[in-house]
Amino acid sequence: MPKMVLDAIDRRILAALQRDGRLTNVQLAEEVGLSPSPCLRRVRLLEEAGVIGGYRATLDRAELGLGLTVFVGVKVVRHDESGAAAFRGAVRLLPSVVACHLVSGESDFLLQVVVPDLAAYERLLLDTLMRLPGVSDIRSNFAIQTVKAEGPLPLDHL
Amino acid sequence: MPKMVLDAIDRRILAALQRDGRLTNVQLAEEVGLSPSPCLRRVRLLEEAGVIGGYRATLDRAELGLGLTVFVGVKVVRHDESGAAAFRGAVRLLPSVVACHLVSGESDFLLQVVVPDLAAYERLLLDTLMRLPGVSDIRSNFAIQTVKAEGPLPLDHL
DNA sequence: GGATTTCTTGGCACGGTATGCCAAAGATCG
DNA sequence: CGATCTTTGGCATACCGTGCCAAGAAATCC
Repeated sequence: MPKMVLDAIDRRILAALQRDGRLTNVQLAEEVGLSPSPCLRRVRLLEEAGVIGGYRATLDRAELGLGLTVFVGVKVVRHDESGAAAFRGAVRLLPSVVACHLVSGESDFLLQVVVPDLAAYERLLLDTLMRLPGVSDIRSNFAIQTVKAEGPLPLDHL
Repeated sequence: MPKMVLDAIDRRILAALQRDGRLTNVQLAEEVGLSPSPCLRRVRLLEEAGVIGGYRATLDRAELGLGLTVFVGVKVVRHDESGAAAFRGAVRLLPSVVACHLVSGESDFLLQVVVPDLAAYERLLLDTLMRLPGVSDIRSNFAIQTVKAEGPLPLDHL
């Protein structure tokens, strides 16, 4: 994946599509100061280069009855790459786990889990998470309030 | 916000738009087994009810030169509301902080920070994060590998 | 059980949009 | 300064979004 060179117009395009992914190409073109044709071409290039990975509708968790977000720190038994691979594969298959990162620090993995309520989390924790391969310790941090979620990526450094 | 009643077709619509937010209404209609007219109406209703909060392009962090993701645990001096409100307001204005939750457990706030490199994080940490109002302790957990990011919300519980 | 009411669907028409193509303008480099 | 390469803008066509109305299905009520 060769890193693409982005100019000021590309940055404006990305910022606009990050704000509203369903912008019409005509609207987008006007917003970035281009005519529709070259604007659409730039968007296609950004998509093909992988800068734009895709487009997603962002859903409201509360409206969907997903009232509980939990950040779960997981420690695994160390020095076992096959075990860690198994853990990653298992986590990827869990729909309730919307994010998972290998991290430095106290925990080895940091998961973001979304469930309807505490009862659902209890089931997930006891029946699934604690039984994942190689897990030695689990720490649950419940989200009490969301200050900022899924904020746009910063582009000012370009 | 009265919770909207969602049937199987609505669920399919949400799943499809979560997968590809730029789906044409015609494509979407065919995918969920409806003709375009009622399909579009349902999408509009979901938008107005707030179930669909918006549409966003998902960008590739590595391609944008945002190579470093850090999960930052922040402790504040007290849970007194004025201090916490100041902290939240300040965090919301930081572009590098893409997510921030008030959480239970060791830390009070859990932040997700996205920066180009370690030098940028050092500057953010020393010049900004440590000077935020009421901060008493900061713990940085660096993302080493992303197993799953921004996964779709689970809808099977409906 | 049947009729009425209410909600949802599907088709149609029109205005707007996406998209490929070509010429013109601009930038780059020797 | 001139040639080459890149990017832009406009145009034409096919497709799509969107509002409207009638037909169908579902629920309700007597």
